[in-house]
Amino acid sequence: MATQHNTSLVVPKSTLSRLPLYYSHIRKMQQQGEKYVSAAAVAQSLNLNPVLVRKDLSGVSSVEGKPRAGFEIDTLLNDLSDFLGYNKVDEAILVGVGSLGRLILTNKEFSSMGLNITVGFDKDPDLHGLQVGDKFILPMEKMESYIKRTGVKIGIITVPADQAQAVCDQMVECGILAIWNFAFTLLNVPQGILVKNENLPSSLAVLSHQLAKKLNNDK
Amino acid sequence: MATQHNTSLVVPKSTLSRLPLYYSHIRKMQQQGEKYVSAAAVAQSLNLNPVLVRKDLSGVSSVEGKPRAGFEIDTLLNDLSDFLGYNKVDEAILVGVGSLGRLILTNKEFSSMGLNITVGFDKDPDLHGLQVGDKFILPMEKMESYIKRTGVKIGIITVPADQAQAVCDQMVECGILAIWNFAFTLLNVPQGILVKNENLPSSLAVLSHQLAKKLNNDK
DNA sequence: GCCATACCGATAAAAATTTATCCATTTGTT
DNA sequence: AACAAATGGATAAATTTTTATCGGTATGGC
Repeated sequence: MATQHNTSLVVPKSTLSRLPLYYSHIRKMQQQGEKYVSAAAVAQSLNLNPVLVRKDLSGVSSVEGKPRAGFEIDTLLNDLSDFLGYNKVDEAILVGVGSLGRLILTNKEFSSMGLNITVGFDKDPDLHGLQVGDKFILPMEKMESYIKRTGVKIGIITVPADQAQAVCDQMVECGILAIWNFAFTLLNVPQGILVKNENLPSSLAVLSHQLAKKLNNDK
Repeated sequence: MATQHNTSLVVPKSTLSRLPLYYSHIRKMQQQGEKYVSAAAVAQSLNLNPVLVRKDLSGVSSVEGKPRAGFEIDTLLNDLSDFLGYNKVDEAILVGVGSLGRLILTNKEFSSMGLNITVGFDKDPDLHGLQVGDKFILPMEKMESYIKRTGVKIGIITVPADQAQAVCDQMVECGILAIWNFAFTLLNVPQGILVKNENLPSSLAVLSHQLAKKLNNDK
């Protein structure tokens, strides 16, 4: 039997998070006129372990790389797009049109990554009916009917931490399956609901603690 | 020999990234008048494995938790603050005063986490001399002298991806030791320089791929 | 004062992730 | 045509992170 490729192999989350970087790097090479790319070359450019990149790529590529040449860029980019879902469009709603919410709502790059944020919700009546970029802002009361009518599956939470759980509950209630949480709090969700937390304090903690340790060691 | 506590044990990065969540949760309990908290209780509230929380906490607490009661909240919060560096203030500079940069520059919460962003740099002359919040915006040319004069060690990069590496090189050149990178690109840095990447496309990839898989399995 | 309980600490086991090695294959060169 | 070099694939080892288990101890009820 031929080796299986691209057939629902289990790809670890850590791999998944590296794929967008590979994609954008290889995309750049394509634009520079390159035709082939090797895992080793990607690894070197991105400062990663070659074996790691090789393994990651072999998990998503539909064809084997050719020894001595590497992967055909066009094919590989296509496979990456497929795998990352850049080719199809997921719709999403966003709740909490503060400064962060506004930033996300107006960011055009998400659409090239297969995410189309269709509408924002906020409890502030002053915002209702306004447009941010080209997205309308609706009152919270409309969320339920909106989700149920459109069948949207992804919700983005950009409200303050103390309101996040309530928003989350409401989303789940209405049928949202995946939540991208920018509030600094862990959400309680029923089994089967996906949550991805975006967590600046955590990142900062890691960085500043490592720095402190480093300064301590060096002295 | 007595068991060592809080003595430069190796705390994994994953633990480090959970500590701020523990901190904010336990802080809330303190404000509600609680005196003691158990690892098990934290675990339940945050939906984490009890053993994991117990291990994390025992790594940072200066005292042993008491059976049946748990940890004294005041002491534990203090230890967490110490460990996370919330008690001392790190200064930082930010480069790239676009919408994201502005958001970070004006966010007041960082100061309670021990990060004081003192100034922003941008290449746009229209911004020079302006204030965002209470932070001045200076031209890029001033960066070198600023870093060298103040000895600031942390740099935040919020420029577009194609300019990030150049900014990074410049920072490192001037003596920055830790970089918080919000640009969607991996940075090449010399050995010993710390980099923490904040990477929305990666997060999105993880979330949307998991969702796709889920929808696929359910049907 | 005694006992059951809840909780911690430590050690061990398991799972996930990264890194190392070996081998086969294709390509470019001579 | 033969050979050297570069590359991916597969398997195995090492590392990191999470989860499970066991024994001990302080606490509160009786």
